[in-house]
Amino acid sequence: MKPYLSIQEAAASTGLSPDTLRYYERIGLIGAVPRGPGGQRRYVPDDMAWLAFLLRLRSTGMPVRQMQEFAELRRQGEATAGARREMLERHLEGVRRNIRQLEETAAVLACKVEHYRQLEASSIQPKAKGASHGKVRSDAKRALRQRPGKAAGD
Amino acid sequence: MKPYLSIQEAAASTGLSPDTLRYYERIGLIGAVPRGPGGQRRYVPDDMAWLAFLLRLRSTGMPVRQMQEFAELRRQGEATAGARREMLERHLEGVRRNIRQLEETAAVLACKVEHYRQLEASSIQPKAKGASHGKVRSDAKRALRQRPGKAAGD
DNA sequence: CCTTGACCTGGAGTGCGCTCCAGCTTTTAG
DNA sequence: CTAAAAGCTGGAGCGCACTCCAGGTCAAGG
Repeated sequence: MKPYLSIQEAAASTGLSPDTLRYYERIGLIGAVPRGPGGQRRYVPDDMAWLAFLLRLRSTGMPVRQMQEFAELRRQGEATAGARREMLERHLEGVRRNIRQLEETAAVLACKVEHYRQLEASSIQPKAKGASHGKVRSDAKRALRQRPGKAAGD
Repeated sequence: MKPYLSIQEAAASTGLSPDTLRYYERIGLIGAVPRGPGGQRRYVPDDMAWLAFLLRLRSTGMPVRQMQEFAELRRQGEATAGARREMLERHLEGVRRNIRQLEETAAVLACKVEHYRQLEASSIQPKAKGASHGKVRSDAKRALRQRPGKAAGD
């Protein structure tokens, strides 16, 4: 039916606020959204697709500055397709590094959680006989603390 | 030899700036670093371990506010170990969601890169005979553009 | 002893990415 | 026709996570 969306509809469909949509336009992330006779924005499917793409860049951590560059290249037409691809590839590389780093760190944190679990198990049942030997390590560590009242690495 | 680090050494070893170390102390992320006779901070291994942990929280996107809560719990001693573990688990869950989302989005972006590649291939060699048929799609899409000078989704 | 450089504190300033506001025009429901 | 809702513009304000600065103290080398 209606071949365009009002700013509020566009906001609802992207999850951005109308203010943010106007802001993105002001700073050149989206160039010149077509207007109705009274001057209101009319977001056409092209605009929505571009916004969706921008949101993907944003959600993978691209700073606004770079999105502006990308948008500027896009505005310059097909001739810049190569530059845009390269930019995207560099970004993607960074995203993948980021993912790997997150995975590594998450693994370490998971380990910490495990450590907490053991600590809790041994403090909830402090009089376990045979098993306590294996868990003394964390208590030994605790005994090494330098300043009273401060637990080591937990 | 020296059982502690000066603020600059601590900065070098964590990658933070001395200012940021002091800032973290002010806002309670690290509590009361021991001082030398003249009042200078002396970062002991415990502090360094805690800082390393904080940096892991930070690099996985935990806001300072939450790190403060965590630090506060830690200050309250072993009794809060359970709460800390839960907090960590919730955080970890978020991190994992985040990773999955990044992977998905990265895949879409990779797809876009591929699309660019094809676009470039067909525009660098526009007179390819047999192969051109398969690539007309992107040109057809291009022909649909509404506002002159604006490429569809590229 | 004196200089130089590291450190201290409290507070102001910065960059990013929005978000809100005032004051006005346009659209829409009744 | 009117009143309320939605939109517009330019500009100010905000929360976050630092970062910088002024003005003073401390420490180590010559």
